[in-house]
Amino acid sequence: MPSSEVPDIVIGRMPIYLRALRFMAAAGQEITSSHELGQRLGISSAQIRKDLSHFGEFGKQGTGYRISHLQDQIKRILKVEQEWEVALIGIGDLGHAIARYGGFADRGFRITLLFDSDPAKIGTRIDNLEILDVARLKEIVAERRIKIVMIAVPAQAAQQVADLCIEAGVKAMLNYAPITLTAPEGVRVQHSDPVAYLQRMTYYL
Amino acid sequence: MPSSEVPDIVIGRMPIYLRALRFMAAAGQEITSSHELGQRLGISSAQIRKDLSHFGEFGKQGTGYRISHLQDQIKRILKVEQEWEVALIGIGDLGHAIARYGGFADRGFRITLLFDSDPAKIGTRIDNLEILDVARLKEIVAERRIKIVMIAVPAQAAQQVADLCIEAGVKAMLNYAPITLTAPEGVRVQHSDPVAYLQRMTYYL
DNA sequence: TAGATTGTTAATCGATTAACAATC
DNA sequence: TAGATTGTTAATCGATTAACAATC
Repeated sequence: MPSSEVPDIVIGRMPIYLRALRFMAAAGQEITSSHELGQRLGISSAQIRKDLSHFGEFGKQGTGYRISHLQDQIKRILKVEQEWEVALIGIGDLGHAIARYGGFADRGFRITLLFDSDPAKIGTRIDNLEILDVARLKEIVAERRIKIVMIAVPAQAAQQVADLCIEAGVKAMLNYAPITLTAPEGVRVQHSDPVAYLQRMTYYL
Repeated sequence: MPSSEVPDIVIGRMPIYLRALRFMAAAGQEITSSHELGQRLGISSAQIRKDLSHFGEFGKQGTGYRISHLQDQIKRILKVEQEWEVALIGIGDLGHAIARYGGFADRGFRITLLFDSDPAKIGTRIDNLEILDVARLKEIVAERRIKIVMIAVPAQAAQQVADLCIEAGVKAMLNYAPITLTAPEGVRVQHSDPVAYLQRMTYYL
């Protein structure tokens, strides 16, 4: 039975499920079960069924889930059947790698704007996409109604860039700078800090 | 009172605390409180005090925490007062960016080995570090007793590379490929999939 | 001292798991 | 049909929060 208040931790697992389904589909598999999915992800089958039950009934007793159908449903839930335009700010080594990364296209995203503050980079192109002056960020992002950005600028510039984005109407930010960004209610932030991940693992070594 | 079984979710927040303390220290601040830290991170002050209490008593009633002292303590807890050698496998755009990233050094990690399978890359150097043949990964990683790797190879090669690493004695893997890796008990895996993060946010848009 | 903040306890809240009727 | 697996309920487990004595 669909609920109006799905826990965020459940939302966080949906992309993981989608990624696993995608992998199975790529291998030609057509059907899976909560048990198989759980085994592969290190999650209990009960949790997977419970998670999915927040949104509806997608399986069949006795057989399991049609992979293509479940993929479609989760994509719809996460709103990634459509393609979102994303702006990328900061075209250093990492920004460059992100800009050239081919893995966004068929998972719901497309980088359509690049920004940097370095005059030597502004006006140059990556895969035919021009690097724009970050001074024009607010204006352009607002005009294009961009809702999602990735921030790959140095730590000391990250909050400032985030604030600009927020003023321009951005609602989701993926931050690569090693600093916790603050944002008002209604604007979501995800942090991707490799060192934090590594530190989390060294505890157990 | 230090406990022998600290929840993993608490371990996961420690690097976040460390990152915030680092930021405050860089700004010249010497003292902080659970309230200030919590405000900055969007976490309740009670949670921060509770988290820290798993490991000991690091503050002073009435005044708060000496930032440098708390940093030292958390570094010790996470075992990052020392510097860990890290191997990086897959020197594409992303691997290249990671290899050149300067943010590891003073947070407990140093990339000392680079691997790729492309003959055109093998033998070339990035910042004076030679790219080695992935065929020699198992041998070299085992001999050097490397415990931590970052995997930045294409999705279809990631599990195979992970298996090699595990055989070589690796205990912690940070995976950038968009696939959930499986590893035996005792080997920790963290996934960094930008698309999964983005998908998690689009739900709320 | 008075004010502030810690560390800790107990209560609350929420998430996970086990179990099973329903049913394909 | 017999076997398998879902969706859901209730129980368990664990994490967060509120409150406050201790104390700097």
